[in-house]
Parts: sequence; C-alpha cells; structure tokens
Amino acid sequence: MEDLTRQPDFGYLAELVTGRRVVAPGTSCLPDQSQALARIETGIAIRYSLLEDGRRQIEGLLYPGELCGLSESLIGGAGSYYEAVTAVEISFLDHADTRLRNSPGEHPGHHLLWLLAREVSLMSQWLASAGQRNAAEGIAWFVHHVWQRAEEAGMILRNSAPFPFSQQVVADVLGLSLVHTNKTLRRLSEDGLFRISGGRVHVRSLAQLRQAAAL
Amino acid sequence: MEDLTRQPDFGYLAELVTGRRVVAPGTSCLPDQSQALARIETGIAIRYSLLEDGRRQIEGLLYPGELCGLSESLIGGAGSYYEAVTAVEISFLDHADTRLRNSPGEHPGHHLLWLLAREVSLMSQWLASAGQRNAAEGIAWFVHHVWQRAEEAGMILRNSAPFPFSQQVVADVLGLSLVHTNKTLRRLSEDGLFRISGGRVHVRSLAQLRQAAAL
DNA sequence: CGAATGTTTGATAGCACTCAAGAAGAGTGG
DNA sequence: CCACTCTTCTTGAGTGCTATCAAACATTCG
Repeated sequence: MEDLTRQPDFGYLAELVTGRRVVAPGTSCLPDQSQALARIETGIAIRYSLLEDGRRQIEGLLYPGELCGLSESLIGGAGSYYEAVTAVEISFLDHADTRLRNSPGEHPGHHLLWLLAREVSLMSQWLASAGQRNAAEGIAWFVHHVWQRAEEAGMILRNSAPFPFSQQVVADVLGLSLVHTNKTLRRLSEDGLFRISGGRVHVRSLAQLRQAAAL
Repeated sequence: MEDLTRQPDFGYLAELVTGRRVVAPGTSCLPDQSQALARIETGIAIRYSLLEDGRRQIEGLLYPGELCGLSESLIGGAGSYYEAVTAVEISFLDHADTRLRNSPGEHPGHHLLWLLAREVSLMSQWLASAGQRNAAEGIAWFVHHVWQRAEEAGMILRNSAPFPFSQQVVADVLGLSLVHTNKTLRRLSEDGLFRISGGRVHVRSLAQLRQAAAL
C-alpha cells in the first residue's frame, strides 16, 4: 500500500501562478476579491477572525509554502483574514484552474488534501491551547510551536528561530489580555525558558519548554 | 465558471463501505487501528484531544454524513479521539481505496476537500469561542451552533433540536469548569434564552441567542 | 526630534476555578 | 415495583488567576 501521509511535492504549482507581490507587515495577504488564493513564498503571516465587537482570534501561522484562502475558496462564505507579520512575498494562484486540484505524483490531487488535513491538525493544537492551557502553559506552547514551524521551514539559525510576533499577537492567539501576556511572558523569560530579542527567540531546552507547555 | 462551494454528492461512498456497526454512547467510533476511517450514518459524536494530564478539549461535533479519522488518514500521526454521544451507526470505509479520493461529479475528488474545508471553517468558530468568548457568550454560542448543525442535518422537530450533551461536554468545548458551566447554563436558561430537557433544546429566539453569543 | 507602536509596571476588580456535598435522574437487578 | 448504584446536575463558600485601568518607558521610523 502506498503511503498517503508523506508531504506531497509542491513543484507543479509554479505553472499556476498568475502574479506576484510583496506585502508589507500589517497588511492583508489577499488584497482583493479576485485574487482569492495566494501562496506564501517568503515571510510569515497570520490567519485570524474577528467577533462583532472587534475581539480578534488568531487561528494559525503561515510559513512559506502555505496557502491563504484555501478553505474559503472551497466552501465559500466569509472566512478568515490573512495578514502579513513580516514582509511577505506571495504568488497569486487561479483558484478556478482545475490543475490546482489535480496535483501530479503517485497520489493525484493529494496536495490540497494534505494541506487542509495539516491545517485541521494544527488547529486542534491551537484549540487545546486556547481552551485548556493557562497563561504560562499557553505561552510556552506557543514558543514551542513557533520553534517547530521554523524548524520545518528550515528557518532555524544559530539556535534561534524567527519570532516577529508582538505580544498583542501572542495574546490574541491564546485569548489573554495584553497585560497578562506581558507579565507571564516576562516571567517565563526570566525563568530562563527562552529569550526573545531582535525578532528572534532563543530556546534553552526544547524538552523543558515542552514540559512547561504541558505537552 | 463552475461553483466549487456547493456541497458535493455523497452517494458514491456507498460502494466503499467495508462494514457497519452500532457504537454505544461513550465509546469510540474507531474501535481498532485497521478501521481508521468511518462515516457517521445516524447519531451524534464528538471529536476531542487530551493533554498529558488528562484535560480534554472537544474540537468538534459529528453529525450524519461526516467522517471520523479523515485528517488522520491523510497526514498520519496521533490525531483526535472520536466518541459517540448518542448511539451511533457507523460505516467503515477503506481509506486505502483510491476511489475515496476520486468522488464523481463535475468536480472529481471534491468531496474530501469539501469536508476538510468545512472542518477548518467550523474549527475557526470553536477557536473564537474557546479563546475570546466569556462563559455566557460561549454557552449561547454553543447552543446556537448545535441548533445550526441540527438544522443542516434535518434534525429540528417541533422547534427543538437534539441536545444529548452533558454539561461536562459543554465545559470541555469551551474550556470552562463544570461548576461554572452549570451555573452559567442555568442562568441563561432562567433568562429564557433556551430550555433544555429530555435531551433536546428549545430555543425562544435565534436572533436573541446570536446576540447573547456576540455573533 | 516628534509620532507611533510596542513593552513594562502597579493597583484594583471580577470572572472563573477549586473544594465539598447534596439532590436529581437514569439504569440495573432483585 | 422497589432498592441500589452510577452518572449527572445543583448549590454554597472561598480562592485565585486573569482582566481592566492608568501611566510610564522603550523602540522604531520618518
């Protein structure tokens, strides 16, 4: 039996690109309606939703290779917002092109399935963090998560990972107030769990971090 | 251009069924490793994950027509637990059968994509509830959500929807303690927002519910 | 060098948690 | 039909984690 669980090859997407653009930090990765599907080429973005009164829940991070607007293009409806955190290079894809859903390889059409299944898997972890972990556990988990994502994306350098997230972002990931996030982050940092500076995070011991995160 | 956002036809799945079974409340919908993919035929189930110390986060509800184990079968790894809430009839599907990923229709292979995209969309809402809403808002949201799901599944009867969920389940959806869930649920009920009895929930006004949920 | 954004700190209030125990309901077997 | 058990629901008291308010400090950037 073939292995369904391996990461598929993404190369075929190059043929489907309809445009490119660099998005500045703090702005949308899907600038207009017609460009409803974009691929992150470099940089880091967030996906979030808003309640009526303005509260923001961040639902996920996007690293190079991931798609903005995928689930929205498949089921329609409002969906989430996608916003660049660093400068982000994006490629626009034609979501109506049938080749998009027919990736080549031993499992035709497996690419989008894989991306979506991974998104579900990641959201499970976010949900557990927002719902079950307290402030300290949640922040430790988030740092650990950022580390893992950076590792997969090959962005670890000299024992540090990119950490371009403001404390407000961390707060909106975990559903905490900014003030409490600050105090907890600071305490964990003083405890030597990690050190954040210059947009990067240095981790002493991943195992220690995992433990603090109740992982 | 064709419409990608419409719910696909599920009929073709009948050919892929490898077995059937009735699962009792409180037991797993995926009884063994080899049967890693199952479709809910009747009844209601939950999907959840556990932290190391036993805390449980419920990630979603499963109504008839939805699949247990889908994202796990695509990316491998630990994944979630699937547990029946009512008595549940399930059909086992062969997740290695390539026909599964080649649903017929004007958009071949669209079925699983649609299911996964919908799951992402639903999880966004859960995340916002666990992360941003307070106890009263969260419970109002959950009742509203259960109503919507029942409506889609055609399970509304005499202005009431099935509500087979214990307060412990509600607590684990929202990340609240059982005691606080009970007190808040009771208060909202006394305020006339809804009435739960006999495993069903009656809703006075959906608009009122939406407002209480900050939707 | 302002202006804007992001970080830090202290004080106070409140929502939600924990502990503890009783009441109510559902299911079981005699 | 009635004990018995188990699960679920309910209630009260006390604690504490987290939110809110307010303001100062640091940093970035034009």
